Amino acid sequence: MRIGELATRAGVSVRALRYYEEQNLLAAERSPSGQRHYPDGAVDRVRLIQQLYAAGVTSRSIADLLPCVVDGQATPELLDRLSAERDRIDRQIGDMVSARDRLDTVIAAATANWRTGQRCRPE
Amino acid sequence: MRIGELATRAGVSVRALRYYEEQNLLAAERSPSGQRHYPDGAVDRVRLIQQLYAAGVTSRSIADLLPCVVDGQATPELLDRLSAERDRIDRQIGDMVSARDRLDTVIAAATANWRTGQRCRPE
DNA sequence: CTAAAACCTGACGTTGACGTCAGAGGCAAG
DNA sequence: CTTGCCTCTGACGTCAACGTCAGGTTTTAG
Repeated sequence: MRIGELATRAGVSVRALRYYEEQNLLAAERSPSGQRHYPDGAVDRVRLIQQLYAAGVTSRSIADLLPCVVDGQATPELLDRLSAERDRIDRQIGDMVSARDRLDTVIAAATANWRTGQRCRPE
Repeated sequence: MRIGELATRAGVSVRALRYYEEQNLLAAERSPSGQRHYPDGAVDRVRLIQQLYAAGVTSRSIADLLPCVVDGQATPELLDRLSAERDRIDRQIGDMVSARDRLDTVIAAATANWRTGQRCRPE
């Protein structure tokens, strides 16, 4: 599969894929003319990369952690980094849940104010 | 309270506070000589701003939403924006939970491999 | 065979939330 | 009064994950 098809199937831009290669997140075979060719599994790998980005993991960390995420092998140091990243994500989830709850409270209060207080236009 | 004390008490940098003012998130009284002076409530307000930033809300959105978060009043449009922001945060929480679960799985698998497989050095 | 579409490298542009530095003024203590 | 810390306003620097453009080659469709 060439880069355009992978981009479409994985739902990212061609530029992003070249960037991933630059960051050592995604290798590619090259045809004699220099074009990139990917195996089918690349689609899942790109989705995995996206998932980690969405969780706030940096390219650097992804590059370190991807190998063992893929094949389940890790040194003790890597296990530490995995746990550290996991804990960071966990804390961030907590922060976001508090923020969401706060917004929920505000929405409830503002809706209540809206119903009990003025209606459409002040009169 | 002057800017340095607020920064310390709220746990942010002085630069951040000036930036918040620039973004219309945090107003300040000025002394005759031009120095900023804040009331005690500013500490909580800064913490609130930080909480929203941590949830991925932009300065622009915070500026729009802060008034009604503070006093519980909102127009229907603002209620829509509040809900939209809430839903965005909710989706992001979902993404992060998946990522965390994925890392948990990897950690469990790698730990198991570590115990059953090679021990310290291959022999 | 040719034109369009896809691909290549290299390099500069973007955005958000600040960091950092320069140069100048303000304020409490000794 | 002066020493030392705090504050002020600009204004440029940073970092990550790409976007975008230029200029050229390759592949594909007709």
